[in-house]
Amino acid sequence: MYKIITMDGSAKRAAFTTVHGTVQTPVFMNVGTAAAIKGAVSTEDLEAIGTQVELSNTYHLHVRPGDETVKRLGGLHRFMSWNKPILTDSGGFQVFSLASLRKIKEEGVTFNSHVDGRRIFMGPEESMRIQSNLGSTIAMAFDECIPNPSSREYVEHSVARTTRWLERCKKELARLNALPDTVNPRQLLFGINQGGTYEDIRIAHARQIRELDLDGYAVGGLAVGESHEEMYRILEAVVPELPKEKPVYLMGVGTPANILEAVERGVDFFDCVYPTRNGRHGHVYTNHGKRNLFNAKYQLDERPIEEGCRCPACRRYSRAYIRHLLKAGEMLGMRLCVLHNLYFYNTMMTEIRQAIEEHRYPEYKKQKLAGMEQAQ
RNA sequence: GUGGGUAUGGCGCAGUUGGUUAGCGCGCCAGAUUGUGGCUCUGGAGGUCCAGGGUUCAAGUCCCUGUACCCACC
Repeated sequence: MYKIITMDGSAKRAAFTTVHGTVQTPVFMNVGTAAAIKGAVSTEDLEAIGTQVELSNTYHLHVRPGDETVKRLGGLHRFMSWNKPILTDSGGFQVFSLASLRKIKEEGVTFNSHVDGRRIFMGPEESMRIQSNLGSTIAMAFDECIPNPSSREYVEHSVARTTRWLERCKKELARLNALPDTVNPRQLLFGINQGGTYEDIRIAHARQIRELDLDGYAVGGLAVGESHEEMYRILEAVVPELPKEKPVYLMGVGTPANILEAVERGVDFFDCVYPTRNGRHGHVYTNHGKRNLFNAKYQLDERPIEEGCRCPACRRYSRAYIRHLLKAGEMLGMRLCVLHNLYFYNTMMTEIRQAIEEHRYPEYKKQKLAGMEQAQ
């Protein structure tokens, strides 16, 4: 159940209640593709840094260890010892990211596994079956994520197919949820809006899929080649077309600035690999901009990544030490950077929620952005 | 002590029968990365080619002397 607590302009402060607990939005979901946050981050760590939703991937878990295995072990929550909400991405993004390894047809997509090369077929029904076996809180519809720019002709063709796939997803998940041995009989389904950078296609698609009365709606196919301005333009066109009484999820986005802008345009859910991937590469987010801890200037810097930060890394370790760990290839270096980044994102979302509640979101956003643009 | 070998950026090396601004890998210094293959990619800095002398229009490359290190033998 989704309940808007208050609004500040188009920015929404809401609560989304699921069988695995209530999510306070806007929220940033922490990406753990293979049921693990990369960088040796445990579920205990996630609890310590205020994670509300963990995100895993259908395709990756199907390939390894296999969704049937996860089901036999009681589902993803039990498997990874995480009792809060989990969202599973459908495998649709892999249609895009593993483009060189796949073939698309009406029935679905054939991949060559990135692990051992074997052929894997995934269509709407397969994706739903896998996600049902995983028992995630929220299942994502199986879609085709197309790169920007793509021709109008291809986008129209692809979006029409994504809509047909969505109808099949809804039907299949309803069937699976009703089965007696289903891991999570109340699994939710979010549909995904596509349409590339064509506003009219986006809007028409949004109007079509809202008729399906899903549990939430995502905007997909953004941050895949287009400029930030185009992304914001599309959000301004599409978000008003989605049901007000349902959460909106902007998939795969993004930088702190992207999130601040998207919240202002009515988005509730986010996810992005940036805090984890950048953390593994020694890039850390702060209120004064992004730092690259590999830089030589931190060699003798005894300050924490960010002064005043309460994350597990900043409470105890210096930039100089973390830089050394990174240079030495020690896993702890990555881990500390990832923990800091996820804490930074989660904390920013807390600030965002508070600012909306207090009806000072525009000022907060302006101040936050100005701080992050400061020269180092 | 005798014989043989090696000496080129921080490290490991390539440099054709002498021929433009001496290359490569790693490292170093920076930058990219948006529903994740701990990857990958893109730039940049850095060398009086062991020292001294000689041959030549031209020497990292050929000759002489010295030095350092390596191997074998005494």
